[in-house]
Amino acid sequence: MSAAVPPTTSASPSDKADKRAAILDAALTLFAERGFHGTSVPDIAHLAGVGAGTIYRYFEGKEALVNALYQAHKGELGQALLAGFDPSAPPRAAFHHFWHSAIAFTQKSPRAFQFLELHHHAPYLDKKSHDLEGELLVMAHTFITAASARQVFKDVPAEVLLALVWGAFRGLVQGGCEGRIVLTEKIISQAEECVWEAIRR
Amino acid sequence: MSAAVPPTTSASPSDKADKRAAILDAALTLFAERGFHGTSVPDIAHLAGVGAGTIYRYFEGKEALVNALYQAHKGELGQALLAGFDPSAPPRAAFHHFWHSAIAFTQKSPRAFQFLELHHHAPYLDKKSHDLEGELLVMAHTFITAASARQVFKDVPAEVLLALVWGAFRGLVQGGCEGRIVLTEKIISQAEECVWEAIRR
DNA sequence: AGGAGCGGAATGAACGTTCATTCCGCAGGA
DNA sequence: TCCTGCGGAATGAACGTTCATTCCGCTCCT
Repeated sequence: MSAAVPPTTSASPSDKADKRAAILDAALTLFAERGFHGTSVPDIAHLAGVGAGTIYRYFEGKEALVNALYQAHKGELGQALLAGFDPSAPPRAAFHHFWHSAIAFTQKSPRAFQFLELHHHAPYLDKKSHDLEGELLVMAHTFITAASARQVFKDVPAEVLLALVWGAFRGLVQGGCEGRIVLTEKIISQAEECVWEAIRR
Repeated sequence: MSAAVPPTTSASPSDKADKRAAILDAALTLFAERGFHGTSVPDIAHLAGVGAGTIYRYFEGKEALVNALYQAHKGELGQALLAGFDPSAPPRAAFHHFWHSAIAFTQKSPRAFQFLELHHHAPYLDKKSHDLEGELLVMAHTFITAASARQVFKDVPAEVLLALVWGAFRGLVQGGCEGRIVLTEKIISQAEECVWEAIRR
């Protein structure tokens, strides 16, 4: 259980926020492990250490919960990738920054990454969730196209380069999550170099 | 709907096999689209054009059905990758053969590919299903290690190269399935070259 | 006429969700 | 300071629905 009854007699200032956070955290864990349809609301409540009905005080329903999770963590991922990104930097440096930002995100919240990858394009995600995904794609596409114009990358459509890079990244991280690969600094750098060579002219 | 009542008055020679195949085909479509827990048995029966009870004449239950699907198509994928594969061929040629075999498989049965990728490591898959997955991994690992010994690939652990290559491949094919990428011969070859450059020394 | 194979209604378990009730921290009277 | 009464958050048993699975009457083939 997450919290084994917090009997701090005196009330807490953020009791409400704590409970909402506990629910989100439990849902993240279970959705990432078993998927949306494989997770029951009572299971989430149990792991969060709250009653089943309490979840409906914070979220309209199971779908609203999964959308709140998706939007929160997709937003975080977007911020993580964007923070400190300089499109005018040399492409190799920009790629290095992207690679390490993305790895840092997956190390800090592996469950969030697994959750996001597992729930791509799911029909229970609402328009706002799908739009967030679209935004990220457009930004990446814009960057690649701009760099391609400077003859930095191979003469291959931007969508293809994007698919290869993100796919390889996912493969690496999934390997790490499943224990097939130990993601040392060295291996992360080696993989970065591999992927860079895949796309550089 | 798959078959809107086949009232071919005269019986068919392989009626039994047809029905089993219809069930497998419907299940493949729905499991690939909505996942295991997102698909109901009556839905499968409806799409297959059979009664719900009929499914239980051919399979012990929903889990047995998903395992039969997984084993059948994972086996097909293994055969497709192995057929005509020559480990003693020049590594670049062997990679070319792998790449086109894998692409051919995903073109021939995209639903099977989506299904297999969606159901990786699922807890409802039995030991035999998981062992099949392991076999493929070991074979790939063996090949990469052998080629690495000949200094063909970058000096990077075989698991990492495998994760990057298969990840990039998945990314490309998923992009194709989702309509983001049109998989022309040219693009397939370009992507092949990209991924080869990622791993070649 | 007989029997195997099939369909779909029947079944109990489990689901998401609701709601009558309980619980708890605090304001205000003594 | 202590007790009482109040308001809203939390609860979990209960609800209607849907699920996987079972079962039985019917159909068709021999």
